[in-house]
Amino acid sequence: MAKTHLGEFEIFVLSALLHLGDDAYGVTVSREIEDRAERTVSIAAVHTTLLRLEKKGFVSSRIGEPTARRGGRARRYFRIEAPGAKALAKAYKTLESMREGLVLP
Amino acid sequence: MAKTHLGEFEIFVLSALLHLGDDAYGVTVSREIEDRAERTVSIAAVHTTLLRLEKKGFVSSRIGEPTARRGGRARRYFRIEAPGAKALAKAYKTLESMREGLVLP
DNA sequence: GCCATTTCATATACATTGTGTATGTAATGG
DNA sequence: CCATTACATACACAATGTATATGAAATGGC
Repeated sequence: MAKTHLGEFEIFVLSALLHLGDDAYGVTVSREIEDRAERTVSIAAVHTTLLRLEKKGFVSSRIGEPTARRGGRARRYFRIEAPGAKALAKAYKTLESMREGLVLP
Repeated sequence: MAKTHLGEFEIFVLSALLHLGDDAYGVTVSREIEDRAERTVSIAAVHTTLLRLEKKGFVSSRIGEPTARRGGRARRYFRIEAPGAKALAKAYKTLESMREGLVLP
């Protein structure tokens, strides 16, 4: 059980959650990644990944209160949980030790 | 064409090639990753990944001369090519910008 | 009040990566 | 020659990555 190696996109999503704090839901997570990774990201991709991370206990979610904004279905807010943060830290650490000493173009 | 987003393991493999220089073939790549990432890695996983990277033009390979060593089928040596190095650099850069400012456990 | 428009989530499907098990090939020392 | 060593390759399946399509809910203008 718990193969739980984080994939690259999972790393992105978890990182975005940390950056966003209390304001992390599908749309904002997607934008955060787009800004930082400089590429387009579909909201659905983000959601799929978030749900998978939730199944593993790496994130939790709650349905938000309706806002005064125009549209919508209720937002689902996500938060990173301790095991998720730990896995993320480990993933970055591993990447760093793989990178160590490399001279890249 | 060229979706070419590197996955995490592909990042590992390409990094190992750079670390190993002229001595990169299945077994050494596998060991290099095991040492740095501190986990077990099957040689077959490495080979599969290397062949896929070769198809994308990220690495090249050549069959080595038979050595004086005891066993074996001829080694297949791998080398990273410019597009691979470029993709790797980009992947690391992206990861860094995702990580930037995060406080991790 | 209705509906076009906006904002968001969910479902589903398929492509790509990740990774093991099983098998094959070749060399050599005894 | 054959057991052992050192490697590669084939294949299969699981996990991740990512898009298209659809549905739900709110609101403001008419």
